[in-house]
Amino acid sequence: MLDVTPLRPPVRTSPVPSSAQPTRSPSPRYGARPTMKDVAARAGVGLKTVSRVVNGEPGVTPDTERRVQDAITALGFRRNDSARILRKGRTASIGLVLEDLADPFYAPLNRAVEEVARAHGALLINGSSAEDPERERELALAFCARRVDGLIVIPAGDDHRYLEPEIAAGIATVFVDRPAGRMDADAVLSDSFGGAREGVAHLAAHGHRRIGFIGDRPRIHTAAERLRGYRAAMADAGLPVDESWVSLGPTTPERVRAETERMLAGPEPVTALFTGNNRVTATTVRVLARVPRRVALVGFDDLELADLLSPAVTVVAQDAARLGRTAAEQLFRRLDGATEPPRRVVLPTRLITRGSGELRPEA
Amino acid sequence: MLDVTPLRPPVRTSPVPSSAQPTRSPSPRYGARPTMKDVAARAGVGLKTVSRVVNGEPGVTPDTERRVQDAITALGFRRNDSARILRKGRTASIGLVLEDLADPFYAPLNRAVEEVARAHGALLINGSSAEDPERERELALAFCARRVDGLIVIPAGDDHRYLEPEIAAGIATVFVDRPAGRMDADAVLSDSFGGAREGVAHLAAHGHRRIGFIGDRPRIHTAAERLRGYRAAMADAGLPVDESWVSLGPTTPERVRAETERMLAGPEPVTALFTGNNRVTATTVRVLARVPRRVALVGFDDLELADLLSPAVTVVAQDAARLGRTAAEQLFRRLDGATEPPRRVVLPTRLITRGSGELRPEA
DNA sequence: TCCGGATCTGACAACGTTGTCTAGGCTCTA
DNA sequence: TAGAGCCTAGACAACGTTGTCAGATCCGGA
Repeated sequence: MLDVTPLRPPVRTSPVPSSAQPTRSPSPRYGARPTMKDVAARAGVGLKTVSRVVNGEPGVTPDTERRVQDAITALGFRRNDSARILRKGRTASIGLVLEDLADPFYAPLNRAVEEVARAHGALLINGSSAEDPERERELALAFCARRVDGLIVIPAGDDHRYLEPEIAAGIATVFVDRPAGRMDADAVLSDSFGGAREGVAHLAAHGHRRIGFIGDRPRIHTAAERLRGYRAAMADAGLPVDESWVSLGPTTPERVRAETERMLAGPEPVTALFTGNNRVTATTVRVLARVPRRVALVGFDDLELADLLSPAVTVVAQDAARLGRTAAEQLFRRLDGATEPPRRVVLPTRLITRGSGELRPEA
Repeated sequence: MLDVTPLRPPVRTSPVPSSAQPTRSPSPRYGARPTMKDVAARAGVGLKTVSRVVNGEPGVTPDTERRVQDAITALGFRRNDSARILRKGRTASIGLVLEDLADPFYAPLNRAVEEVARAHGALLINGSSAEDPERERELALAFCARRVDGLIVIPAGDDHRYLEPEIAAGIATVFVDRPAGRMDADAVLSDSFGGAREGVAHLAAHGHRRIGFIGDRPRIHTAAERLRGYRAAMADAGLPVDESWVSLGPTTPERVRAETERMLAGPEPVTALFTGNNRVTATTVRVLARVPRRVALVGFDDLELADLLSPAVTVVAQDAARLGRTAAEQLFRRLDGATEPPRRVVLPTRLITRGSGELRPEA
């Protein structure tokens, strides 16, 4: 568990900046911060009056206010939000647990959540689960211990009942990208099923009959949904699915490379591939670039520069920023008091045709 | 300013999960969380004993401990870290101010900082300055008000003296990617000057004499350094610089597109371009893709899929993750008590030749 | 039987802020 | 001029935790 236990004593980076030291007469202990009490003493007013000035509350004469402001500046006072939070019970911060802060798909989602939080005056605490359920849980509960007002979670695990007490205690929670496991809660998702179905149908419409699917591990909801979309599209087109064309598993370059090569080998290779997310697509594109044969490709998730490859990569794009924004807005709606039953929002995907998906099977 | 003022009353997402309600006899107010006091009452022990159990402190008999644990589970108690933080004075959290959480360059840096923080048991609060000095300041000071133990800042502004009182008060601070303005502080940078110089020299070595430079706004330290590297390389190669080949400004696609096209027009167009960061490079690549003439290109920052374009893009790569890791490690070294004078670490860049930089000027 | 010394436990204050409540001074009106 | 009513200001408790310290209990040995 993450813990607040003091890791080490407070230390200031050494050469104390010149301007920071002087004119600190009433500051009691060196290195300690002045408090409202110190400000009050220096200004010759009561504690509460300082609080009023700091928070812009009414009922302070201009003269008094100025005396307090002067003391604040002289002492370099800055309100301690820890104390404020304890007293008020609200932290004006929300927590975001996602899979990987650095992933090009989640980073814009992160940013979108940040923007909404900012618009509501809240700070953002976030962390990467690295697709590890235990780590997701640790992070989410650490955020709860900090008493974030709300929580946005991109699930790594498939059982989120551990959050029920927290939600009951007042921490609003919204799930994004994947639904909560074994409980009912707000969720904002992309239409993985529909998107994959449309992408695969697109390949089928261009004459492909042997279409491969390479996706993430099946316990991940989006991966399962996309596979379902693949199967639906194949069925729609009246195409049989050979199970050797389907591969789910970790999205490491090694595995994806191997699977791609496997599907392209043999007497009856696939003529088209549908890749289940941005990481898989990137690796597959690399493999295909070295293959003499032209293999059609549609990928789930857009990629930067995808339009500049040759052939340019056709993708089923989801709007990561919109996912994040929608989830955050839903969260703040809850925080504002919305009490309707949990709802699931499904955002549409968009097929962007660029060339790789329009290749016809080679004769 | 960001503010903690309660935005709205606490509300739980509506249908209270079934399992969360029952067996809550001594819980005083509904919806309120149990505190150590409640646990103590239920277990029939003193407050401090609960604290000891929760924190794994010694001096509690196994029997007492079990009674407390039972009460904790029954009540669904979770320690309130806000109170703990107030009491202990340390938050076990660090703040990171960067330019844009979603930028493919900063996202890995963000993640690297997170990993180091995690290894030290600290949480990460972060925010995007959007290259706005005022917003950078707001964020940094909001983090300070939360009493983060340390701060990592990617400067947007060029005067960071506003942080001096905070640093003096004990908030360790490390700057990354760009140095602090008007003050002396730890900084971890990439070798922008050397990297740009090497990249431009590479172009010159392939016979280019008219080399353009498109970069970010000149007040941004890295942009200025890279321009300096460009001029140094040109001078090294004995090449004159026509000022129409140099363009600094916002890295919006519109401006970059216009500038690229301008430099390629006229009777004596540039035969090669050096682009100052990932955003500029991406736009320039798009423009060049539509130009019949082959123009050499070296970009600062690596791009995903850069190796798959034709020609593949030669870049001066910086290691964003290493920047973040180094900065975070330096921060925790300070938190551990290191008191040596502020130091500046400069990490090397790496020229990755892929093709676009090796094109020779067209006859 | 009594004492010294562990060992376990709890009362209490403190962290820095904000909400409540009351006191005092002022203005206005009858 | 006295009383009502408003405005400003401050004393005090409370938020939930942890550090300090002293009390209670138990043990073994004299």
